[in-house]
Amino acid sequence: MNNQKIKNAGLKVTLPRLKILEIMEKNNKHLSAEDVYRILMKSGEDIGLGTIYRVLTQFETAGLVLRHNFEGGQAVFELERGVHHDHLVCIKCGKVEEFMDDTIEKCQNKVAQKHHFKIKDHSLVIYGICNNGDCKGIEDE
Amino acid sequence: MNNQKIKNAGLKVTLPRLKILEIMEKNNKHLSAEDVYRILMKSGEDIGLGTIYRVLTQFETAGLVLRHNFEGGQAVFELERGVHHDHLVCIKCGKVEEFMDDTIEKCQNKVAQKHHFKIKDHSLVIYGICNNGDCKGIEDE
DNA sequence: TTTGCTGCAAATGCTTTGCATGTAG
DNA sequence: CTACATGCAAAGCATTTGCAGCAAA
Repeated sequence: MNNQKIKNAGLKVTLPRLKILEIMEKNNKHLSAEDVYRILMKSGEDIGLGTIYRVLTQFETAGLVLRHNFEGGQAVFELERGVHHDHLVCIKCGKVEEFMDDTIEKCQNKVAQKHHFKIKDHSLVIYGICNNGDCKGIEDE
Repeated sequence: MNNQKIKNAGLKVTLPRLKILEIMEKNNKHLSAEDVYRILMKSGEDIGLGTIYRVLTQFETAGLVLRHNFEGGQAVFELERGVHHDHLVCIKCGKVEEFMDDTIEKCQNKVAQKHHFKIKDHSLVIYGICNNGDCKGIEDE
């Protein structure tokens, strides 16, 4: 389990690391470092923001989490589940949804090939206004 | 010409704005604010970095330039030429190429529709290693 | 003249780091 | 006991902003 994941990453098993990994697992959302910080505070844990950044960066290096730089300053992290996907981000409420489209993936490879690029990674984010809950119909600039 | 573009944006025609717009036009590249700053310094102009950020932001608002947040801190700007395209970025040499793929565009719309998102914008960046000049074959992590 | 612009430096927001102390192995 | 972790506060980096002086219209 998590204990093992952390060891495999070559890191010592400590409370902050366990807690953070736990949070990333429970919230199958996309969390910023501050989000994690707030969640930890609420559950009474006293872990510094600096540590959270450090740990999340280590987890990223170890391939345990993914970091995304959507528009608007804060990076967000999600647990790496081994299933590639891209993102839809609501510019009104911040909601993030995931999707995967084989046709798009294939086209990207073709494009890279055509331009003689050896593809390493890609980032596809669709920004829009979602139609769920609070966001429904509320639209302005 | 540029004079008019600036007026149409509701801005006064000043030397800094003219110079910056000129640079964006000459270099059909993707420039960071600092790039613009360096170019201005070299040509003897004495324009503050703050002004460059301010002007580029105003140009962005006016639709004269586009701002991209590729990985790695600095935002880059390019002249808006009215032709939509996405980007290939070389993670070794920083080279940026543009492409446009109708199939991908269409798929994105379908995806947005399926998720009940009213699409406003999207960002597709393919990161890889280009095969041109300095970059050829040079590959490491 | 009036309104808007610029340079400068200080402020900001997110993230990283140095260091002394603490703790897993 | 030793190497690595943590908390804290300070530093870093890209970008924004306040303000007094300047310039376009």
